[in-house]
Amino acid sequence: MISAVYFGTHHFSAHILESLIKSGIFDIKLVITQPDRPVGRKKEIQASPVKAIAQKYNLKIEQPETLKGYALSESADFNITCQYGLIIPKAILETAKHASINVHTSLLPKYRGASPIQSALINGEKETGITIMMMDEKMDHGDILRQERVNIDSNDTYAELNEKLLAIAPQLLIQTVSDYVEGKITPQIQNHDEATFCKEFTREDGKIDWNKTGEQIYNLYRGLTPWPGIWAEYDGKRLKLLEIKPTSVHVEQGKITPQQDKLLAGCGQNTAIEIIKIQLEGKNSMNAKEFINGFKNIL
RNA sequence: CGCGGGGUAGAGCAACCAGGCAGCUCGUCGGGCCCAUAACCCGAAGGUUCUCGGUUCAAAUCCGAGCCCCGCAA
Repeated sequence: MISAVYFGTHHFSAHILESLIKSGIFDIKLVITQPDRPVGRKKEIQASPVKAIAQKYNLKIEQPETLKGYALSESADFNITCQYGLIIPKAILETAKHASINVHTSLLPKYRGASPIQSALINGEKETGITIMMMDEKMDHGDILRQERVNIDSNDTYAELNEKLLAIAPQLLIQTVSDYVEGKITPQIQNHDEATFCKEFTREDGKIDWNKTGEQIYNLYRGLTPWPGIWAEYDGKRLKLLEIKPTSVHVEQGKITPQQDKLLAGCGQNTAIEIIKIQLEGKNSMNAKEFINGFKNIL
């Protein structure tokens, strides 16, 4: 058995954790995840997905507000991290007997940071991948152990790309750790000159700039859907575009135009998108036809 | 008590502010037109206006309480 302390918070990470457990070759001695946070309109306290998995398998859990100056109650052969969301100090990285290893959802050194999947989509990348790497004190900066590529289909959204990465990541991680233990891997230094960075997105990042082309806006949609989503100002209210696709029809820029049963919106350089599902602030989501029926007077 | 929008026919909305026959775009059903149609024409059905109470000759509309949905914020 390989012992490990696991650091993680979000869904992708929870899936990785469960895969490690199910592999039967890891002894997860401790799970570190972010504190329970208030979520939703009612501010209900909610546990992270990783915590939910840890509880399911009765693992030991700790949820420090910060790891700065924090001392782990357990140490292990490996520290394994994935989408933890907080900085892990060098002092803690060094508690691992073998190594501290991170699972990152891009082909490092590209897309270091908090939103590699979203950013790859927004930038219209044709491929991305999983990187298994050594951790050091700088974010996503350590030596690379293994990488595996996946193609990005032109219509992939965050959900699909996330699934593709999830389909290969657990096995790659498990195999890499096993090979590392057996001394089969030579860590490769990243080419730091080629590093690019991406930050965490907020709802503000989803505001549509109609000067951008239909393709650019579609890419933004692909990266930011379902969260935080893309939206436009309309009639003084927030109008979420829940589902869109590119179209070759030309309509007036920045204006939402009904055409038959379809809703079109003009973008930069004489391009356009078709809006399939939409939601106005205060309203439930509706499809284009419903929106046209109800709001044609003010379109 | 964090801020804000909303609940009206199967769907999406209007009418509410300023009380007086509940309407529009669709959908459904029937008929017509057509080589044909999701197009066009004619007609019909379909409502406890979220719930409870109050004011009034009269409440979708005004007042009070409650339930539910949603946008922001966190």
